[in-house]
Amino acid sequence: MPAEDVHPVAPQCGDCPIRHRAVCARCEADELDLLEESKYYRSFEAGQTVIWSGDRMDFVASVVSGIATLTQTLEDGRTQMVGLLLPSDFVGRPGRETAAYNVTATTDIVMCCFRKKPFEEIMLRTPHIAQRLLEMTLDELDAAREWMLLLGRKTAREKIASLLAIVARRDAAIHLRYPEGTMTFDLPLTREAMADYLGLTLETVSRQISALKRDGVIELEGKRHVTVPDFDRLMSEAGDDSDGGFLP
Amino acid sequence: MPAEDVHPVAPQCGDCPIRHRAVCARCEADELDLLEESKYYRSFEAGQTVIWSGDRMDFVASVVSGIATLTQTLEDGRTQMVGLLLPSDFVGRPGRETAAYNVTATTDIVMCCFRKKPFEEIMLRTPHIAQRLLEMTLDELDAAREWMLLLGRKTAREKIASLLAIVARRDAAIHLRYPEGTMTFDLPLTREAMADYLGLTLETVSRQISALKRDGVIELEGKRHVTVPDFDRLMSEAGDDSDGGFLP
DNA sequence: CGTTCTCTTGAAATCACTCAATTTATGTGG
DNA sequence: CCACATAAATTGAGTGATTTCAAGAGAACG
Repeated sequence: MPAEDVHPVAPQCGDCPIRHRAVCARCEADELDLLEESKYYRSFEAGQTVIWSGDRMDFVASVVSGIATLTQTLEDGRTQMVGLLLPSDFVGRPGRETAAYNVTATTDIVMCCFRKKPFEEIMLRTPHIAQRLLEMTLDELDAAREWMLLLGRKTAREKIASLLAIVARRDAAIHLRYPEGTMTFDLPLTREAMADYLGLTLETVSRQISALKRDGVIELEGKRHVTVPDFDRLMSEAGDDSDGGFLP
Repeated sequence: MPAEDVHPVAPQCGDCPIRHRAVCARCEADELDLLEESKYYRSFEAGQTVIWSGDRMDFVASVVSGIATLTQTLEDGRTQMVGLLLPSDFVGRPGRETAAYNVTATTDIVMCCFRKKPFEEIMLRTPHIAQRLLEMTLDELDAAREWMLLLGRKTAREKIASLLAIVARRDAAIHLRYPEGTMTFDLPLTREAMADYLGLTLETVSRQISALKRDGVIELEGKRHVTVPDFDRLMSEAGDDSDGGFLP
């Protein structure tokens, strides 16, 4: 099997699983037809690099399924995750030639791509796309700023608790539940990826997860399957207000 | 003199100093006329809070002159700056009821405000505004992600050097110079504000500035006036590539 | 069954923080 | 103009959280 597959079957936009949340969410049928013409699917295997920072990038894309990360690095190799791409999230910037971040598939991933030029032209003619993209970008900016508070001011324990709370909430949202009481979910990230997300070393991540387990804040089954007996307790460990914002 | 003045003289948009960089940058004359109708100026004194996180916010605004900060805080008072508002920057989010951050004037500041409802309606009809706002938001997102790398992975010394480099570059851009060789500028922030920006304590900021001075990376005249004898040296202290991005 | 990758745990070192005292700059009222 | 108060910044000593370096356990895979 090839590591990167350029032409998996691309379904009709009408049948697309991310149709109602992606950059095309507000498009009318005729607007979808325009997009349909210049779209193509690409898939990547877990661990593969989708694009390197600085490389020429002549497409933009929506994540259809799977998870990818955006990371930045310093010369000496220190790396910081700066974004997490989930299904329906958008990659790339209209009007920019080169990629600003490394994009890496952490699971097998399928992306719905549009060549940049045609996409930019379509965007000029269909305000619905630009409107939705603005909305998504503003949401990302809010998320980035929440993350900055975490990186700059939270302790290692609070960082871990915050990440667990984010994943728990997102999982609840997917299953249309309200985040409270006992919650169970799988961590979609390795310890190393968690460390890159949180600005910690992987050893510290491991230690703090052990500590939260020892203190009864979480229970573990294997390395990845987490049970949170009391979501409010987790939230207070995260240092946030219990009324904290939602990331649906 | 009142601390907050609701009706200073608002000049015609055509004479506006931030006309070519603000959210209205791409507007045609007739589009400006629309904005002109619902705009009003407000000014705040240095140190004043413009708006509290969570408060109802029924306007959006552009900074005309002065500097303000966006900050987030944890319950116990730890605070992290998440944005720095300079002239032409935009505050507020169309389609949102309440403020997501504390906005504080760090110098005397003048803002060009629009009531939210009318602004949203104008935005629907004039794609030029939405286009420009998207562009500005994408720029802010890039800046936030650069900042995340700093917060998560840089040492205290690198953080200080990075901040000095940012201010130096911005100052150079204002004076239409290329950032290189010897540069001189004023710090627009107190040590405490720098600490909130960098995710450090003010004592650490003070110590690292002293260290950079001792090592000849910078020279100080008073507390705020900085000379950088060798910009490349400063850049390498910041841990970035010397080709680092611009924040004009 | 060995190899590899992920994760955990321990011990020592380091970086930044906390607490505390002092200096410098700025402003105010007598 | 001086004395005093206040705010901003510096510096020192000690502590503590996180990293670094190192070793080993557990799971996955050919």
